[in-house]
Amino acid sequence: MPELPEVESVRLSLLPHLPGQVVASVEVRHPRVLVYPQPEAFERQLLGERFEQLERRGKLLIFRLQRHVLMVHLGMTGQLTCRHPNRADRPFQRHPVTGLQRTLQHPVDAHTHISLWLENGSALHYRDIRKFGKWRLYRLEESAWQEQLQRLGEDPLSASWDDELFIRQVRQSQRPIKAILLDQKVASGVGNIYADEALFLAGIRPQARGHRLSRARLQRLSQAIPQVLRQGLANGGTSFSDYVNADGQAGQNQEKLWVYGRYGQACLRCQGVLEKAVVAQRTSTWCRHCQR
DNA sequence: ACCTCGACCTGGGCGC
DNA sequence: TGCGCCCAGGTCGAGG
Repeated sequence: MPELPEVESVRLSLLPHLPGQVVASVEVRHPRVLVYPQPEAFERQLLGERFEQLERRGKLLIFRLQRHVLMVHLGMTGQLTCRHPNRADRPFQRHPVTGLQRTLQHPVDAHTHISLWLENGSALHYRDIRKFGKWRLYRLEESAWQEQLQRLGEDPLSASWDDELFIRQVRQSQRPIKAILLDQKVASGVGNIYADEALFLAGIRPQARGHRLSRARLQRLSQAIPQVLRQGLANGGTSFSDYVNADGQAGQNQEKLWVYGRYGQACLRCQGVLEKAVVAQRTSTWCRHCQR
């Protein structure tokens, strides 16, 4: 599901609800895979903690608490939503045409693995159908959480996103450009959707090898990356089935995509048929005419 | 250093 | 209606 624009949309929609709130109780229903440390310690450490800042780096949400740092990765189908005590719960429902899951706020169901109940009566629910998400709680003084962040490359929406650094990293690799874009050490936050979109805008085919691309073309790509991410964010993220923000709302960006998910359809620029190729073990959609 | 594959999971859509 | 197969916004580790 969630790439940078979706994670950032979640962050922004959590901001009015979370900072200042204190954790009153913690329920971890689906242990192991999801949380670190083990549920007993996880619950004990979170109890009574107060949310302060909420940050993001790439696809990682970083909750700053008084004595801990909580890092959440939404995996493919993670949904982080706020529940208000005065609002009615409605189960998730699939839209018959779009397939989108929608609900303003939901009761705990079989896929709701973690709930944080807050002292003001609201709650933070984590729902994740495929359970690829990760919650990691660290004490502030642990170095492990900073090491996690150091393993991530530059965030394309940060002020320090640097064309020159990006171009250098790409040109010293022989991998296909699509694989380089998906590498979180190069551009943290880019995933399959926005990689395909950026490559289309820059006119580069996904199979092209990094070291063979000219500086001029990579300059275009380096600028296309923040461009597609900003557009995604402006549209509240891309929702195909599961993605919703903290208020349970789906995004609109799926209606604005040039290529992703449009295999077999007409290219919006040249009317040619969009092709599908597997690059770096991921499906890529691209236009043979517009991308060389 | 890079590739490919499989693993981790569940559910929707499709063809038969 | 049902079954089997393929696919999906991600990442990690093993083995070549």
